[in-house]
Formats: sequence, structure tokens, C-alpha cells
Amino acid sequence: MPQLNGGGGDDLGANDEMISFKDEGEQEEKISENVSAERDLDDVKSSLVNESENNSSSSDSEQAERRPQTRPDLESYEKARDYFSEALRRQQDGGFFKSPHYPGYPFLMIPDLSNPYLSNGSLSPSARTYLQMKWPILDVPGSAGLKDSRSPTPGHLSNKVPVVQHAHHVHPLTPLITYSNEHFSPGTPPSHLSPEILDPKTGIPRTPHPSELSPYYPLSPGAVGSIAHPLGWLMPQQGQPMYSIPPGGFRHPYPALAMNASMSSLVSSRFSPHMVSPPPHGLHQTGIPHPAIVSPGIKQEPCDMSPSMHARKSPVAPKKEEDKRPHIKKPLNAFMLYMKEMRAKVVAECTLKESAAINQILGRRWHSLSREEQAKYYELARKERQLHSQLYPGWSARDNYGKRKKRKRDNKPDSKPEAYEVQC
DNA sequence: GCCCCTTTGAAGCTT
DNA sequence: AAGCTTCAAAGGGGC
Repeated sequence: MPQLNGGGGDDLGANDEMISFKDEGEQEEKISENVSAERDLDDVKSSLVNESENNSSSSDSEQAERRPQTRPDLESYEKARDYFSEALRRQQDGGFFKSPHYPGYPFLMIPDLSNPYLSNGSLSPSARTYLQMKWPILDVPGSAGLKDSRSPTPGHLSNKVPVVQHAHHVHPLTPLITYSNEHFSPGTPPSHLSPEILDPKTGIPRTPHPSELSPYYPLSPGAVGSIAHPLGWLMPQQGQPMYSIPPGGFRHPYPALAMNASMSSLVSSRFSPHMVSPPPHGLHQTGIPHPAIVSPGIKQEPCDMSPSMHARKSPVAPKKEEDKRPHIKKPLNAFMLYMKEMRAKVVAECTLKESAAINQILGRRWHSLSREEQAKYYELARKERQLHSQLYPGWSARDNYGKRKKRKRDNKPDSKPEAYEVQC
């Protein structure tokens, strides 16, 4: 299992994972994704077939032909990571991610020794080139001035194929990263992206004018103190957070967030734990319920807490207080990130609606991804975890244990429900 | 309205 | 250490 080594020893996408991927991919990446998109759900379901039956007609060449289809999505992913990496770079203490050659390429030439696929010593030159080529700055109207002339535009991706278009300039990453508060206006970029622009009044980085940066920044000037996530502005549309800053800042039980200068500018130049008082019931002081705080919707099972959980809490802490704790979601793993990005595409292509079926397809497609493509998601997931750990230093995955009803474990490990042998 | 389904991966827990 | 469990997302379907 890939391990995070905190400050940079993370070897996301461990070899064993990838080996597993490869092995599985050879066997199960046989889905024919060329099935007509007009096929409706009933047809799909009625045509449920054993995967192996169809696999026999599939070939590696077919798979190879199909791979480029993911490029446009990855392009959008890279845009996200571009922002993501910039945000993370600002979190670093000026060392690890210091001084990228160009702000639009925050990870460019940055030695990430933890990543065996992207930039460690074993990284192939081609992979490094790939990084350089695949991380264009936002290619959006109005941001041309920010574009590095050296950077390839998405048009450089020769194997690009048409994909589902995001209507109305919806950021293609909206299905990928959902840190943002959906109430945020998409018109204003986050201040942390252009720290050089200082508010003339306060002297702190101000929110640049929309014309100065990409229109994909959702953080509205009015959303003071409602920064959901340093990357929340990435996802102006869906507004589903992955995790949040607890209401009222970083109060108990996660008070230890180290908000150094870079971090504070990352989160928000206008947001400080000292500036805001805890709004009631997970509401930001703006009155906007923070989308990342999902405690009311999570089924609470206080009796199902692990012993360690109890040990972590004050013995006199009332149960009510525990219940009030904001539910901080787990950071998304690589596959989850991939799913978020690709789900819409699969839905459009297959006209499937049932997530279970879609996820099956996504799972197969995940295995069909190339090593490099997967590595991107592993990298993004690693950054997610890194950022998450910085946002919630005291958070543990076990904190969420028992907050959902225990799911039944299937007692039939070898027999998949045929109803979900879906093909697209 | 809640849970199941389904996927992979990360992390915690148990043996 | 290995294996198991839970939870992340998603949304239709079932009860």
C-alpha cells in the first residue's frame, strides 16, 4: 500500500498497486466502450453479460485506442492539479516547493522524491517531459495573459477526442474537486493565487479582479471567512465539499492547524481563526452552511466508537459536544478523484444512471488507464491527503468510524450480482 | 428518509 | 504482518 511519508516521503501509487493494476488491466479491461451512447438503461441492463464473454473479443489494441479518450479529462485534471499544486506550494515552508520556474507550473522541476511515478529518481525522462507538457496553465478566456508561451495549449494534446462538453464554461474540474462552496460566486479568483496583488487598504493579498485571473474562481468577495478549502474555488459548480474548515475556524477538536503565513494566505488572506467566532450549527459567519460540514446528515452512532476514540476525548466531554463536531470527510483517494472526473462522461456515453453500474465501468476504466495516467490521480490524491492533514492535523480516519450505519458485508465473495454486470 | 449497490484506495482495526 | 472493515462519491432503486 502506498504510504504517505508526510513531508515528502509519500510513495503514492506503490509498485504493488501498479502491478496489480497491470495484471488486472490485462484481464479485465475488455469493456467495449464503443457501445452506442444512445443505448438506454433498459437496454444496457437487458444486455447484461458476463464480462468474460465480451472480453474475448477485446484486444489490447482496442484498449490502446481507447486510452486517449481520457486525455481531455486528464487535461481538466491537470488544470485542477495546477491550482492544487499552487495551493500546496504555498503551504510548503518555502522549501520544498520553492520558486517554481513558472507559477503556472508549480510542480515543474520540483523533485517529489516520494512519487515513484512522477518525479523521483526513477522517473523516466519521458515522464518528466510529460509533466511539463501536461500542465498548462488555465486555458480560459481572459487568462491568456497568464499563459506561458512555452506552455502547450490543450490543443497540443494530439490524441484528444471529443468529450462531454461542460456547458456554459463550467470548469471541467467541477466533477473532480469539490471543495468549494456552491454558494460561492464563480467570478472571483482566490486571493492566494495572486499574492502579489495586495489590497491597497489592508495590505494583504486581495482578491484580484476577475479580469486578472481565470473566471473559474468561485470565491466571491463576499464570502469572507467562508473559505471551505484552499482549493474550494476549483469547484464552483457542484459545491460538494470534500472537507471543510470547521465552522468558526479551527476550533476544537482540530485546533492545532498550523496556520503559518503561507498557509493562511492559502486558506484566505481574510480568514483567520481569530477573526471569526464559531457560527452555530456549522454555518459560516456568512450564514451559508458550509457544504463540507456534514455532521447533521451523518448518522451518528455514538455507541460505536472505538476505544481509541474514547481515549482521545476528554472523559468529561459531553456526548452532545461530540455530536456537534463537524464531520470531516476523508480525503478522496485516487480512484475517487478519477470517478468524480469521469462519471459524467460515462453517464453521457452510456446513458446509465445507476451509480453502481457506472462505478463498475469506472472501475474497469480505471484499470485500463496507463501507468502515467493513474499516477496523476495518485499524485492528486496524495496532495489531497497532504492538504487534508494540514487542514485537520488531529483528524483521523477513525473519527468517521461508526458515523454511518454499518454496511452489510456480502457473503458471496465469488459471485457478483449479475444485475450489476453492466457494460457500456 | 435511509440504506444498498458498486468501484478502488487509504487507513484503522483485528487476529 | 496479514487480513478484514470502514469510509470516502454518486445516485437510482427499494423499502
